[in-house]
Parts: sequence; C-alpha cells; structure tokens
Amino acid sequence: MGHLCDKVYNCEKELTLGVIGGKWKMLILWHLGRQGTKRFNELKSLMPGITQRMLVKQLRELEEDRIVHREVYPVVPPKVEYSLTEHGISLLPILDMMYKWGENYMDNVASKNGVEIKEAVK
Amino acid sequence: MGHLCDKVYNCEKELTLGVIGGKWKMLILWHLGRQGTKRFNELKSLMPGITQRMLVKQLRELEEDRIVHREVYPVVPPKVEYSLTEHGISLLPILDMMYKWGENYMDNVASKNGVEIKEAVK
DNA sequence: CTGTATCCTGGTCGATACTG
DNA sequence: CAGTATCGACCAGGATACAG
Repeated sequence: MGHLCDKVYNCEKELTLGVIGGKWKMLILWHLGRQGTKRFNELKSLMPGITQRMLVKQLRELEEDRIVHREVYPVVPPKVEYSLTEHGISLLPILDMMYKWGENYMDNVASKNGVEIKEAVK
Repeated sequence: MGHLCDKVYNCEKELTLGVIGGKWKMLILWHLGRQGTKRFNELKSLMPGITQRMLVKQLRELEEDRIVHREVYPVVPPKVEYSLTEHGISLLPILDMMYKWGENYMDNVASKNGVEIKEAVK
C-alpha cells in the first residue's frame, strides 16, 4: 500500500486514524455517506476552501485504502463518480460518534475558549 | 485556548480529531482509561519510543483541553499523577470503536498490503 | 522524578499555472 | 470536467542537552 505503509502503528486505533485523519477526509466521507454518489466537482462545491489538488489527493488515498470507489465513465467531457465502499460505510458510525462528541464538547468546553466551527455540516 | 484555536473547523468531527489526533494522544488516553491513574514515568514506560518532550507536550495539550487531569504532589522527588476527566472518559467509546474498526480493517485489507502494527495495545 | 530549552528535519498542505 | 505539475511555507515531531 502507499501512504499507510512505512509508518509505525502502536495500536489498531492509529491505523484507523491513518485512514480518516487526512485534512479533508472525514468531510468527504460525511458527504458521500449522506448524499450518496457524487461527481468530482459536486464534492468540490460541497467543500468550499479545498483546492483541486487536495481533493484529488485525498480521494486517491481513500480509493487506495478501499474506502471510496471511483467510477470513470468514458465520455466527453469526463465524468467521474465517487461513492463509499462497504469499508467506507462501516466508518460512518465512528464519524457520527465523533460528530456528537465534538458537538457536546463545543457546548461545554471549547466555545468558552474561543474555538469556532466554520459551518456545521450536519 | 491554545492549540485548538486559530484553526478552521468545517465540522464538529474535526474538533474531535483536533483533541485526539496528536501523535501519542490516543495511546495515552487508552492507557489511562484501562489502567487508571498513572505517574509520568509510568506512562513513559508504557510507551516505548516516546521522548520526554513529546510526552510532556501531549499531556499538556490534553490537560488544556480538559481531557486529562494533572495532580501534582509537593514532595521530593517530584510526584505527578495523570488521570482522565469526565470528558476524557467520554472519549473511550470512540477509541474503542476505532480499535475494533482498525482490527477488522487490518484483517481484511491492510495486512494484504504490507501494513503492520508494532505492538497491539489492547 | 518530572520536566525545559534549543535546534533541526521531513512531510503535509496551499497557491498557482497548465492539460486531455 | 477532472485532473497534473511545480514550488514554497509552515509546523508537528524528533534528537539532544540541561535543570529544579
């Protein structure tokens, strides 16, 4: 494999973190999980601030890790669709727990210290 | 607050990741969760490979984020004990899910691609 | 025993321009 | 529309030495 290799994992949790820990990966999985299959530019529109380079990079890693499926249609202009694999779907409960924990933590701790969420993607 | 500030969070999940995403943080929380209160050097012994500087840094951030409690005993030589706060304890179910997901992912995907876990801290 | 203080390096991430 | 190709900045993290 690529980006997951050549690293030392002290525990299985860290492997999981290696899969979802990229800057934009949780957000990508979230959108694909809630809205199903999406085209490249649709994803880009859903994530203001991400650059093409980063979106491609994160998607390629998720594909390589078998979290995301990439379907290329041989048409002009190009059409590429992304969707979650079974492994990707099985990550959603974790993301959901992280969302809820973060929400509660924001209310009770973080907001009092000046932490802000840009736009709550629920 | 410190390290959680000055960052842009697109979602509550990313805030959660900001709390647990440090290089050694999940491992620290895991040990404190399973074994309860630990002294500085006990933690260090539990995590071969970590440097003093990094252990201090990760613990300070966890303390600042109200995940870990630091109890200093005014004795010579110094004695400092670390334990989980309520917020820290509430993270354990997430870490547990991440552990199980990583375990399954290791069996079905990662191991076939040369990924290895150093020492499974269960 | 529990930390600080420096210095340094690799790699992630962003900005920008270009392409089939 | 869906990508590549470069370049550069930043900083988390490691090595090492010192200290109360």
